[in-house]
Amino acid sequence: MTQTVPPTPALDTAVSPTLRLEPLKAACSTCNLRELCLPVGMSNDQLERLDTLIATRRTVPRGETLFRAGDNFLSLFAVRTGFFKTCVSSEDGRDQVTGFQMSGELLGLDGIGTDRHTCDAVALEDSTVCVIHYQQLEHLSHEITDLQRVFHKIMSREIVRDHGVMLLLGSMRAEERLAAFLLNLTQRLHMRGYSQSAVILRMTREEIGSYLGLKLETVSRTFSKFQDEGILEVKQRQIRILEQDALKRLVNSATC
Amino acid sequence: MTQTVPPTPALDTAVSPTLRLEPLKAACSTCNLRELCLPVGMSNDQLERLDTLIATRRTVPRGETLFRAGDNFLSLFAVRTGFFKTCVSSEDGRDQVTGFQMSGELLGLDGIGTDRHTCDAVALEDSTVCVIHYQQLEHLSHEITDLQRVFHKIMSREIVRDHGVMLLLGSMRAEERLAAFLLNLTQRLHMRGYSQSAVILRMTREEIGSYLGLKLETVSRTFSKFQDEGILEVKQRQIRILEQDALKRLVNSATC
DNA sequence: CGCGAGCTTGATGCCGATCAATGCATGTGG
DNA sequence: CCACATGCATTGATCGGCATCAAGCTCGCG
Repeated sequence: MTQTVPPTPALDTAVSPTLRLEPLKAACSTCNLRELCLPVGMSNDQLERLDTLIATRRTVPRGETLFRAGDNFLSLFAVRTGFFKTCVSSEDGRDQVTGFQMSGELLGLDGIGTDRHTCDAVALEDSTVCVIHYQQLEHLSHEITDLQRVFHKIMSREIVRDHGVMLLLGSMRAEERLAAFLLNLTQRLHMRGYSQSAVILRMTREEIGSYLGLKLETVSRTFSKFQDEGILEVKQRQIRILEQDALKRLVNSATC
Repeated sequence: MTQTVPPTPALDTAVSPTLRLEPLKAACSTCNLRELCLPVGMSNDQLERLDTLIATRRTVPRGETLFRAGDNFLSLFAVRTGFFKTCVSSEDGRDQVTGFQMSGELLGLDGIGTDRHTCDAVALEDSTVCVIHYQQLEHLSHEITDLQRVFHKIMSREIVRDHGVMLLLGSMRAEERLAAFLLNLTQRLHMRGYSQSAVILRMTREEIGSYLGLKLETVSRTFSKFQDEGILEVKQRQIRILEQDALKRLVNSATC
């Protein structure tokens, strides 16, 4: 049915009894994403200094772009609520979804290299992000060793993730790609307290297809096939995973 | 015919014929790759401090691995001479070449996130690398702002590069992929002083195919097709580009 | 209620995979 | 020096998975 609400603070240790109604002021120290986001593993002291970094929040209505390829790069963005896609496009207009981002994940790392964004970030539902002024982040990570360490890890993991997508695009067949996609998505949602078996997709078949290097019809057919085989229950964008093991087998087994 | 020697001849390092016990002293400050590698844009002062970072050099004979997925991560490696491939593999044995690295390029960024390497790095010809102890790099980039900045840029560019590969794997056809590959390769070689039109491939058809998400036969056929069309001259691994514009047109034009 | 965006499903065709044979360069041992 | 093995590349024939083209279908929304 509808996506179950996350068991809110899976991680509220002590310090959070303050009032819930923060205006536009963002604060890592009271954020319940702090175990998923930039602040992982920081002390309270460090968290308070991190708070100075997160100047503002910004809301991005569904369908709007947070930034576009070519935009000046000034800030990173941490997804607070909502859901994004990032996509690159070639000169001739082909485009490729390079990722889907959910709460606690960082957007904009692509811009650091050239001081310009190289992809578009589009909200797939009404979303809010924390704005992280990049120069301040660099400055602060100069002072806080742990921040530097975490930030490097985040970038490195993004590279590793990209390699995984390359493997998927380069060597998997349609069913394997979709299975891998669903497992990845639900695993990440699960970390955020959502059900491991019920998902509401935030993206269209076409966007999934673009990410997986398939056409939307192939995505649709593969969903139907999984449903026929009793692996999934598919109702438009509502997906229920009935046989997680079957998906895992698909991903891990060679060309059967 | 044969690949022309770069104008600034490979460094004067007479490769020691002695055993590999004692480390060769490496030094960024006298390295002629310093405009391509980690030291870009550093002052002489900073370069000297960088020298303290590069503890050792290491030679990697053709076919040997520099590191493997699962290895403990301790160091990054800067390619000094030679040529590498990196590849990831899935549990069922499929593997995917994720990149080819030449002089001045960094290897090992994937290991930062989890303190373990996630891919194999294999020398495709006899190579030498500078060993960059990662903790020391983190420490030093704490002190040298410029080093931190450059390092972040390098990681970011790697992410952007990966996105480009995703676009290629997700939406291009065989000819476009090979054309993009050749243009990228020659462009990088050109930056290093080699000819823009004559390349000697360091990798097999199979490795190219793995990188591009194609089978080796398809790579071979596509080379032959380009040759028939007068775009390339192909003699095994010796490639001469006769019509660079034709390649560019292939990459930039939609499904003609 | 009807429109339209997004999804499903079918029919057909093509690109690249697969299977298989041959060619070519390099190396090794007799 | 040749005979042979080996690894890599080329080329042909055939096959299959996914793209493409083309209808319908569903559901949310003005």
